[in-house]
Amino acid sequence: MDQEIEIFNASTITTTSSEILIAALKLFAKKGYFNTSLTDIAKKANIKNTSEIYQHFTNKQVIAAQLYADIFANLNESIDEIWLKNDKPSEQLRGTVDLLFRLTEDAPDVMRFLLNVKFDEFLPDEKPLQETAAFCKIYKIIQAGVTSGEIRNIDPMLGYIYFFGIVNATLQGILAGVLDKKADTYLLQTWLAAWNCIVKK
Amino acid sequence: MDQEIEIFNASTITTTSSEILIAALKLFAKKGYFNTSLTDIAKKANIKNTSEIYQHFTNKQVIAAQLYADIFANLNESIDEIWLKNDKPSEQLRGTVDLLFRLTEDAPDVMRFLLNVKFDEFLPDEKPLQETAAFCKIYKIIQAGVTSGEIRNIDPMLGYIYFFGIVNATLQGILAGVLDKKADTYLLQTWLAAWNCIVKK
DNA sequence: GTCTATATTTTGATAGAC
DNA sequence: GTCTATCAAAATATAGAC
Repeated sequence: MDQEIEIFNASTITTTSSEILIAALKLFAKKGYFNTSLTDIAKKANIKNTSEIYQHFTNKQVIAAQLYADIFANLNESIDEIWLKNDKPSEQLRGTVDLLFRLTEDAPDVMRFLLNVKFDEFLPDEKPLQETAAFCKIYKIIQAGVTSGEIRNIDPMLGYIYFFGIVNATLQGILAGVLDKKADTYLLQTWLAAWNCIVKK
Repeated sequence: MDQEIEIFNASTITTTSSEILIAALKLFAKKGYFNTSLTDIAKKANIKNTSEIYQHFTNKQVIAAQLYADIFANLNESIDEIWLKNDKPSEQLRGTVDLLFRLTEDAPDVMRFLLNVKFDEFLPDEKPLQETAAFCKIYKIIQAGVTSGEIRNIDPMLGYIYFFGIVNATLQGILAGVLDKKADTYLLQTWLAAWNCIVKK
């Protein structure tokens, strides 16, 4: 609640708040929101009993909302940086794919939360994915690619779905262990497959 | 429990059991398993109170397990037919894509259940997707395609992920309303995009 | 075989002592 | 500010009357 925590990188300082968030993230990613009780979270955060959680968060839903906000804010910032450092849509998309593969290796629980958790089932008031700042930026990158001629003449939404359909499915395969090598192993070929789907030839 | 119901096509006879299953399917597809109470199911199935549900199913989980079994059995049969009617992997995959698009239009709740519901969160004892008969057949089709040279030399699992990454993401877009035209509108281009990902050129 | 009533359990949440 | 005790609510599940 207080300050935004650094979920992507392990933060050096750990407050009780951030320990609760990180415990919740791990449990939500592994078992899902509804299979995770406050008792589970307290235990994982090395807190004696659930009462203490209420000193930091008004209820369980707020914990999830905070995670959702933090993760999407971080994602949005990262995409901003990628956008600034690269000019062409192809480079920006490549940078985004690199980011997602890196996160899959370094912060698998964040990626599980992003890819596997159905937010709308317990955060009915949050915006859907297509209205998040992070998504809108990606969408605009694809639009720009179509305009500039780098990407073929396709409905940008369909382009987004094809491109991230491949990327996300691959990451989910890695996270689930169905693809059993390191994420990095699949990066180049998956980028090529996804980009090839939308590139103008 | 008693007899397998016809979920894909609206069945002519409707027993109380099948009405409960269909009500549960709709609710699970719309709100998720944990947001659906037996009270909700009873109401939707036009049953006065929850007690009567226990005349037909031992508990809520068993309702979900029955749906899971019925849907995958049906899917498996359909894929069998496609497999018998077509020789080449390309034709068999095309038939499968046709099937999934048809289901998305004719039985959207079945497809929502298949694509959006995370079974392992409430059916921990069910086999994971990769061990279902339906999946194994698709996997073998892709393997055969690689062997015959129709499909490029790719890990069949990765081929599966690329191909159905595109197909499933598109179907999810249609089901969520993000793609707002009829499923059929997207069929050809999505098939081409997915097939193009794995075809040998 | 359908409905009333109730038991049971879990878990989210609060109050208050120390 | 940490722990004990407890409440409240919701939902699953059962028993038994009619």
